[in-house]
Amino acid sequence: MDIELMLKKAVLNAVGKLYEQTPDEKLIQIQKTRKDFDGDFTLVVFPLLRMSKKSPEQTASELGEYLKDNVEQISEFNVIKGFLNLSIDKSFWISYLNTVVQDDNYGFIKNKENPKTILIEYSSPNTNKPLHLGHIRNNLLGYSVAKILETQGDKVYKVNLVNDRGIHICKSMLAYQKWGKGEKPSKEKKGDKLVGDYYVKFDQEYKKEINDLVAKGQSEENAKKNALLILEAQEMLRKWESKDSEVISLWKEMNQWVLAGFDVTYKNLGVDFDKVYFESDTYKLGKKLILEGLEKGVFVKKEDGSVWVDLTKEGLDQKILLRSDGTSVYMTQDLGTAHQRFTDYNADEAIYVVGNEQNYHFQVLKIVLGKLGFSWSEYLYHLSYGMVELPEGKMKSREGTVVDADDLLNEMTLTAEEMSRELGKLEGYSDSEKKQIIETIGLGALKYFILKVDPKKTMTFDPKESIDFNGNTGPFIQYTFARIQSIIRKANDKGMELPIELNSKIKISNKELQLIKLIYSYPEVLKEAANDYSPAQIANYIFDLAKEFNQFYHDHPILGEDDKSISEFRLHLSKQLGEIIKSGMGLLGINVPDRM
RNA sequence: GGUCUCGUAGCUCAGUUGGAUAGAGCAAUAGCCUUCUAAGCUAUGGGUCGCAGGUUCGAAUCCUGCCGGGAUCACCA
Repeated sequence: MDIELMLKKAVLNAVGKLYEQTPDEKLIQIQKTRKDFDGDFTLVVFPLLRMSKKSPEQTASELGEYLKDNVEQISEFNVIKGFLNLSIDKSFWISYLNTVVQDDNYGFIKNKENPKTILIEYSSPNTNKPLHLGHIRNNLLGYSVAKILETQGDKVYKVNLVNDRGIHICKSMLAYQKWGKGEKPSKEKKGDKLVGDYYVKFDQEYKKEINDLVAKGQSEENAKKNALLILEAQEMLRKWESKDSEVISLWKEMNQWVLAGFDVTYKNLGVDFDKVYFESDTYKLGKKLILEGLEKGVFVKKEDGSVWVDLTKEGLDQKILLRSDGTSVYMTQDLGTAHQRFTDYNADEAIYVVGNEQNYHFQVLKIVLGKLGFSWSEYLYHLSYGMVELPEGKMKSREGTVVDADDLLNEMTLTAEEMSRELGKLEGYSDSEKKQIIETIGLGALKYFILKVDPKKTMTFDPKESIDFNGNTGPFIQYTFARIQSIIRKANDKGMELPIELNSKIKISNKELQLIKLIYSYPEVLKEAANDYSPAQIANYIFDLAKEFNQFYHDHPILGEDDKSISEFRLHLSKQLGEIIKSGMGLLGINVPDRM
């Protein structure tokens, strides 16, 4: 039973009885009472003054009296200005905890009647360089949002679209061909790093050549176009497109190297996909759609043969859809893949986890699909996240300020190890146990650090100041979980058993009440997080929960409590909080250790 | 320049469809380990919620203008 809904109805009733009017349901605002006031739920009476025609205080008091007399669960009330604070009987909360304890996947929606099919695309790497910090945010977000959406009972498919073709790919291939000397990926240098190095090499040599040409009197613009290297790269792309066997085999080999390298990073990050698409397979899609649109008169063809869409009515510019030589651009492909996906999966919704630098692109994509008459275009959602910046600004690969994903993951583990050693936490564990705990903590610190901030906001990351392990961090929450598990282990050792039914007559403290109320909000938090595609909301909630638990833990003995009913209650409460921490962290893709 | 977006404590961030005295963490200072893990707990200091108007019982939140940061506006992806 939903207590808030019940209260709402009761208030509706009360207003009817007292003032002989039926207010619009929207006027009845029930919210959780703020911490510093007494009560559990608060009715804001201001909107009801029009009906009562009395002062806020008087209206609140009258409603309070009525509700206390007529609603069984309401035990007390108090009035502060126009706020009516209602206290729910503590036995209600205890029995609420009882039902939660018996629910295996508390907060998750099970057996939804008409589950939606949702596609979520994330990661979308280029196969010419290794993954960096920006990709980490993307991957963590995509993975976490997929899990969060699943809690609402829908079917979610995670897909990755690998950008494995184009001029940038040819650049690293060309550099490898020229200067690679047959180098192969090794333990020291995995494939994505190797290919990335040649991409950088290309850029360096290309710049040299430009400088030479400029020195010989060419304008910079011309030099960029005329440099032999870029011409060769373009030639290579043409060969690739005409399936030249030599180019294709090099391309295949190098792509395999990179993809194998990515797999290692993905595995370490703990993300995965249900399906991987390759742009080399899909880049020709979409042309048909453009031609159909052209026939319908939705698009226009210019004299040189290029096809455009006019979006000036929508407040945007004109956008090219097909080049004058008839080849596809990025937009063409995306139109094609969107169409293919909705058809393949019969999807109800498609989410693209892509940086906010592509806001314009997705705006156009959506409009164009709408113009083509696809009703599903409105269920295409661009989950636009902010860039990760360094203290000195944006990461720039050219200036070598990119934070490499693998390096960062390694560093996190090292820091976790150092930290654990300093605190003397690792004594008595086997090497494999140690390793596992350290990795869990290091990775948890990084993931939590990134996911706790609102996805759409630009965030700052300072590589010099290592990520914290105290305060609002992953390890803090993991530690809280480990503490709880330790209590449970001790309780088991003592042979303590959890009763099936808690004694609802026991006295509980405010802190305990607060904790039950936090548990009560979990399903709501999940729903909100799913609606907003925001892991951050779960992260902040779990932090709150852990913080409150630690305060409770500090001044409430659990196993040492003499009163058996109270001890059992506290154990139950702790165990349930542990479950929620595990569940919530799981939704962020973060594991929690039983000890640390 | 057009469009979008952000601006909250020294730093990193929270702040529900407009609600009560704007909150955490880090950093600083002072305390708490013979009792369930001190990666913890307690206390203190720190704010013109970018600025100025407006809407109303009530604005960090909504509207307008301005200031400042970022993104984007390619026959690149």
